[in-house]
Amino acid sequence: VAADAPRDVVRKRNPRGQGGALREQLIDAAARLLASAEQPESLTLRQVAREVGVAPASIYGHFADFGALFNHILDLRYRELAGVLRAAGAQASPLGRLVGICVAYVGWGVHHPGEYRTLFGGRIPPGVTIADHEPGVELLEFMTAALAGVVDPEGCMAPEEHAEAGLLMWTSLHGLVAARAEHPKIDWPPWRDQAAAIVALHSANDRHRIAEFAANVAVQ
Amino acid sequence: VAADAPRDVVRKRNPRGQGGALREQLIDAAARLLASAEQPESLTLRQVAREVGVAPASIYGHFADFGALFNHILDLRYRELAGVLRAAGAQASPLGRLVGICVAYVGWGVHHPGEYRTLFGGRIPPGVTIADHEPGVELLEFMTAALAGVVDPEGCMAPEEHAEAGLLMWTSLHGLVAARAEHPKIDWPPWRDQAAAIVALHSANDRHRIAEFAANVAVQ
DNA sequence: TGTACATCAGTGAACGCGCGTTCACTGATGTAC
DNA sequence: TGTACATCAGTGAACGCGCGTTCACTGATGTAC
Repeated sequence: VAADAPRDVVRKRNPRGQGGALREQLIDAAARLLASAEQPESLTLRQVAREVGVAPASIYGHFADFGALFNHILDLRYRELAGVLRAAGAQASPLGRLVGICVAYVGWGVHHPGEYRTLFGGRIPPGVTIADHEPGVELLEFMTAALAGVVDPEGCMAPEEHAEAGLLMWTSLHGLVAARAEHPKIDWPPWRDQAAAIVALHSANDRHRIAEFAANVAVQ
Repeated sequence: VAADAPRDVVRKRNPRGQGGALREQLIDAAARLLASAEQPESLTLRQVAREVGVAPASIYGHFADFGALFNHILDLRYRELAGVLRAAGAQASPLGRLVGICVAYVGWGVHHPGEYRTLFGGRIPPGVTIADHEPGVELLEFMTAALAGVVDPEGCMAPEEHAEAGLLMWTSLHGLVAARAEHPKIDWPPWRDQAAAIVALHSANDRHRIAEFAANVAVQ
């Protein structure tokens, strides 16, 4: 009881026609909590209610259950990441495109550890099932195509070769993000350099040439 | 109450001088539960008690608290992995040594997802703190040295370069194990091939040459 | 213009669950007299 | 040889916690007559 009620700021009930406002507040609060790195464990319904300053039961007026809210914000974050990668990949040269996508991916992961862990690290609240398409399948294809554009510009290789190479590169980038988040005590080199090094290895390009491209990629 | 007592097999109390037997049973049960992939969530004290067929309180006769039991089996698994890597690295050629260590690492991770996730994926029960040295620091050094033995046999490079290269290779191997465990829906190529490909890239060796070495590495 | 009423936005208390931990206890077994 | 007693191995019930979910409710506000 005491744990649920530390709403120092007493929330004002929304005016009549605007019950939907709480829905937005719930989404915002859940997104904020997911983003905050302070909590290594996964999001809970009661945390969200506390953050907004509302009774836990109030959530059911806007979402069928906690899983629905959770899946909703997961979907938002996934779309956000997809947009970031699309923007970063909008470049003329195939190599610029590849580096843009990969560096933006790692940068997003490093700057959004909570979201990344949830989207790609399997850190899901117990009892919740992911409704969505396995997120990242199309994202993986996006990356794979960009890699193929660099290592196989003529289109000589088999699609399976492209897929394997893309998958392998993605696991390495994923490992980079995951390891940095899970082992904060390690004295990590700059993430941009590490991402560039991975891309260089997987695209058989010179590391310093890639690093130049990588330096210009914007993140978030 | 009901959840704690489904001990269909009624355990017999140990005879007088052998109270220590329960300690071993607790360790075994905890190790078994950690290994079982059925439970994606982390180990609990009550699960262990249930598995052994004993009251939850009985654990306190043998361990100060749940964290002590948990750290104990973590330490066992870490030593086990260290032994596996040491054995796999006992080879004449530097390249054989490197491939042995890396392939054994990935193989152990793939075959022990629960243990791997706990040791390297930060999947720790809430409330438990890892007493140990950050596990894997010496393991990382071991891998780093093996990589340096291949890419820098003359010892021309700076130690920091070795460390960076080793760290990067480890993140990629880690990503391989983590991604395979976290995304079981993906149609993964054989883990041995993937591990070989990573090692080939990071050691600037031919992929198929590495694959030959990798084929001979025993796992577990 | 005043009043009854329906609706809306959200509440409060409880449910049952599993968790780690505590504390007083039980009952068998070896040992001392 | 028999009996009192200490010790040992483990128990049973309870504690307080946070969780997702339910259900009957409250109180303000707009609308209809």
